[in-house]
Amino acid sequence: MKKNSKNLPPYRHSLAGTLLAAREAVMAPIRPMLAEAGVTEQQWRVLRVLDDSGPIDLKTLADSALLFGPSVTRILKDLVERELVIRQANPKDGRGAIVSLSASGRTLIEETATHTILQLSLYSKKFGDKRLKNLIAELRALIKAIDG
Amino acid sequence: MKKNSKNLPPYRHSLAGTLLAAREAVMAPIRPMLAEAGVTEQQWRVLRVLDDSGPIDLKTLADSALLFGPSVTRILKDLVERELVIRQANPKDGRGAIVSLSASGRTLIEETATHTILQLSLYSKKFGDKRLKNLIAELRALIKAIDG
DNA sequence: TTTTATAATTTAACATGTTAAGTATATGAC
DNA sequence: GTCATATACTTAACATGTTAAATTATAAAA
Repeated sequence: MKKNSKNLPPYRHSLAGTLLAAREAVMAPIRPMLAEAGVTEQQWRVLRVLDDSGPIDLKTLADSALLFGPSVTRILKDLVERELVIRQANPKDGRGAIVSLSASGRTLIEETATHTILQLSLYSKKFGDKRLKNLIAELRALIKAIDG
Repeated sequence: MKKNSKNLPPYRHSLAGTLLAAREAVMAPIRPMLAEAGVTEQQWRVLRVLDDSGPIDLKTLADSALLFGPSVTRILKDLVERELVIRQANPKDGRGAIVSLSASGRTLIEETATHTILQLSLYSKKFGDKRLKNLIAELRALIKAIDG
């Protein structure tokens, strides 16, 4: 009888492993371009989300950027200092803040978007546009199934 | 005409964002159990890979566990000290080492595998076994398409 | 055999992941 | 209005992500 661990696939072929490898394949070519623009991937995610749906509170920002609360606090400290982001007290809730993109933050996002779009369309071309859309839909269905 | 950044979907619905969210959904319920067993997710990945295909060299270990070289060096230092892993000089290459699971490392992997299998079968049940297999296959096809 | 290039790690440095706890504020029950 | 509970952050602490560089060994070219 097989040991328990032999009832699991090799890590690289597991669900978690394949998801991590796929994410790395997608992001690895984009990181150097972000570094050239002077931001890390996580900082870029913050700016991206603020461009998508700012001004927002920190909890919404953390959720949308897929970052932990303490990470957002730390990242924002830096982005505020560099004036890429504007932070204001939340008039509706004294505990928190509302964050938005500054003009120079918006410029940085615009500049990096060009390359990101290029890279993504490369992936689309190689994998198939419809196929990629289906994959994203299936991933979202998986998330929904797991989280409820 | 739309700005470049408006030609990108909201981050949470992007390919990279969806992959990260899916991975988080999969791993979040497993981490507390790993913490109870006394290992972090990354340490567990190392033990997992050594169980799958040890003894192996550090580069193979890093690739299979989806970890950066410096991370593997650091993680191994701790696992060797805790005697979960055995490290030996590589007779075939003086630059590196060969790493394998110790008996207590194997025990830990056995113990955590039970819970991991449970969790994965829960995902399977909720999402569909065949559908999950298809998703993993599509992810691997995506990786292949991007990396070449 | 010698020289050059490449590779396998490790180290350094800084950013972020992750969990727990603290502080201040908001909400809900009574 | 008071009190208990929950929430939005922040801080602390430690682990790992990520890039660059260093060290040592191996492989390839001349």
